[in-house]
Amino acid sequence: MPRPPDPAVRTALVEQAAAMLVAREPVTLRALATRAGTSTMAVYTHFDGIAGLWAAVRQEGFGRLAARLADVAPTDDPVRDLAALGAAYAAHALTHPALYRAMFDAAADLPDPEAAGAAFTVLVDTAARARDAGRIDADPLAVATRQWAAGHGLILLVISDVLPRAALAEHAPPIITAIVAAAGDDPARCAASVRAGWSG
Amino acid sequence: MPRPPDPAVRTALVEQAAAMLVAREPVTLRALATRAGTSTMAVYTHFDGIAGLWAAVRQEGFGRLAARLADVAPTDDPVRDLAALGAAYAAHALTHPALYRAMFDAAADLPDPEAAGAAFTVLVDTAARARDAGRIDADPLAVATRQWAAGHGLILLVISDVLPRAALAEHAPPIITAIVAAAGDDPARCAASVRAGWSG
DNA sequence: CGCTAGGTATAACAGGGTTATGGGACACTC
DNA sequence: GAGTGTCCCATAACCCTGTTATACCTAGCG
Repeated sequence: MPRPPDPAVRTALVEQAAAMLVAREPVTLRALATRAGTSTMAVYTHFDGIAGLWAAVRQEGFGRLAARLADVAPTDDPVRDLAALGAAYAAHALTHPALYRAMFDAAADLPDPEAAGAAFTVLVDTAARARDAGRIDADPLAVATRQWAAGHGLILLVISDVLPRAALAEHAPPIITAIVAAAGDDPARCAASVRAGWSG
Repeated sequence: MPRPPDPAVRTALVEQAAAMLVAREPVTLRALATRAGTSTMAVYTHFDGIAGLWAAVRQEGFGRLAARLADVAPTDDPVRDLAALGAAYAAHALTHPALYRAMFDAAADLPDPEAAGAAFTVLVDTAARARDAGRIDADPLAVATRQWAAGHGLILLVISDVLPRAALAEHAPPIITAIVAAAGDDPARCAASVRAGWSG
């Protein structure tokens, strides 16, 4: 009997919020509602307030990230793939810095953590392939976590204008190489793989 | 001829703001003024608004960080010192997570960047000692930057409850070891030094 | 075809930062 | 040492934000 919620309104709100975030405009309830062609109340029926909207935006951000990482085609060199994933991850973050920041503002409580987990799983799986191929002998989960943490920190420092943009290309490959080599890979071979994967 | 601004009011405001941040209370202008025993206008005369107050708080945070790092007594093993600095840095961040977060919300524009630079300089100098001692042959600035970025990312993920607190002790030493070893140090010796430095 | 339940719009509310306004204390002048 | 001007600080209004109350009105069912 009731009128069903319009899914189009929900997606429009999330899209607009993400767009405003990218455009570096302040995401206020009224501005968002106006841009989405609706009223402020829609945010409450669909998301139960602006906190819920942020959660949906974070979810959207992790979904886009996972999609972007899934687009990285695996090769027969898993270490190269690891670096390629890092490059894709960094590209996503640098293209949408505000969205990336928002994603980690409260990344712990996502509506559907699986989506975020999917992005991370790609990393772990690639590290596992590296182990299966005999390139590394350390725990793939540990290697993936270290890659992620190090990349996250470097990206945030660049986004925050603490380090120049060039710092990413200068330091990311050496860091990836260091972690993978420490996990057991041959340093020279590892460096070559990372260089190839990072460049694309 | 005018009445000079009271420095005590200024410091009281910064201290109270930092305290409220640590106590995880929302830092509002009115609550802050009440706790500092003054009025909201004091924030404007001393800091030109709450944005300026945040800048002062960030400055305070970097000052405390620099002080804490300066307390780390150098030994004859620079790699060990590097790990000890990392441990002190992490301890500072985990003790005051909200303050650490605030520090990097806009770390690019500090009133006096030198204070923040001082904290970083300790890292660079220690890396330079490692090079002078023949432990590493890479650029000390690059090594320090990589340590910082990787540690920053790991700490933020822990603070954000994305990774468990135990992840810090699990991953920080291996990451430090990986970066320093990749810079030229002997892997086994490096691991031992880092272990010693991290434990204190 | 009417009834009803729930989404949407409008408007009032609470709390945040900022901006006027006035008083009062300090330092400088004579 | 009294006068005086300058700005620090307290009070109170303002605007904008998120939230909540209320009314409408649409969509589905008996």
